[in-house]
Amino acid sequence: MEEPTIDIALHLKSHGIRPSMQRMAIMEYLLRHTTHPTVDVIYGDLLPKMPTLSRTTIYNTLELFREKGAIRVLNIDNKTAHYDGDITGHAHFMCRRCGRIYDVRVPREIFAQLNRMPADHLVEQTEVNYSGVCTECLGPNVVR
Amino acid sequence: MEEPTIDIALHLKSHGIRPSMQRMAIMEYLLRHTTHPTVDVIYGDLLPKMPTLSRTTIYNTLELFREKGAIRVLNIDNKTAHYDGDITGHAHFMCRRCGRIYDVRVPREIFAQLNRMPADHLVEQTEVNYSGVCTECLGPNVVR
DNA sequence: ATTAATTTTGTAATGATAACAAATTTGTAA
DNA sequence: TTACAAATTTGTTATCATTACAAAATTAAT
Repeated sequence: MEEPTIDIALHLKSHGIRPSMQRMAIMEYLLRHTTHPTVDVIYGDLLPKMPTLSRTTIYNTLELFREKGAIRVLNIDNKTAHYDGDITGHAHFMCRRCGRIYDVRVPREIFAQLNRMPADHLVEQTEVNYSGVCTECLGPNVVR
Repeated sequence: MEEPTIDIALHLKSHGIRPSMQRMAIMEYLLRHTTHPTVDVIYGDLLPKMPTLSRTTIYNTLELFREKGAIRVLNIDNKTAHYDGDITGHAHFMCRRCGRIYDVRVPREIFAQLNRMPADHLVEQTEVNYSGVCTECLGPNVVR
């Protein structure tokens, strides 16, 4: 459970990012929390441990991570951006009741097929976003 | 080219929307322009013909259309919402150079497959968003 | 050890959207 | 038609996420 932070440093370096304390903390947060947090959630959770942390640093850092391809930014929520430390190909489901965002595994071949569809354009990213009502919110005894 | 506005009225009614002048103008705009406009683009284009039109009306109206399932709201752009009068199943490609959003036809079966992936959740909408560089911006003689 | 470069920080500005209440328009019933 | 009620539109103000910016702090390099 207590992984050494040196792994995070290497992870950042492998993406061409210099591993400062703040950057490591933010990347570590993203890797440990698969909840697709917003800037404010990250800020609120890190603040107790890093009282001098600035919101601006989080914005700057996440933008840097994105440029370097170390994270993915989710546009699934029209209110705010959500961030994902998992850059493997997968989709997302957002519940309109509770707002939670779930990972959805989609077979490689389907992504491959999808990526072939915009034949004339150069595709750099493919985002698959579902919305609806999640299992939790549907309740335990609901007939679907 | 000069389609009667009565079609638009019927179209709105079929979605349970009372066809006011503003609503018809906005829906007609969306149906005639497949450019996925923002609120401000719609506003700027309609204002000359309807000088008393308010931005708030456009927000209200588009929200109503969305509730009634008469349009789709695109979250492909993290800056602003884009609106689409075409509610048939299709995907979108946004160019990071010029910002244009293109329709991308995706076979029904692929959508059907996609919709089956979040097995435990109730899927109400599926959004497939591509980004990259479009043909126009790649230029005419580019080897891809 | 000094200087330069990078990073972090706090504040202020921007811009899209929502909240709200007043004004206008439309529908309804005498 | 007239009068009243409901629905719609409008302009203003508020909110909230994000960006711009410059000063402060930290880190690297000579």
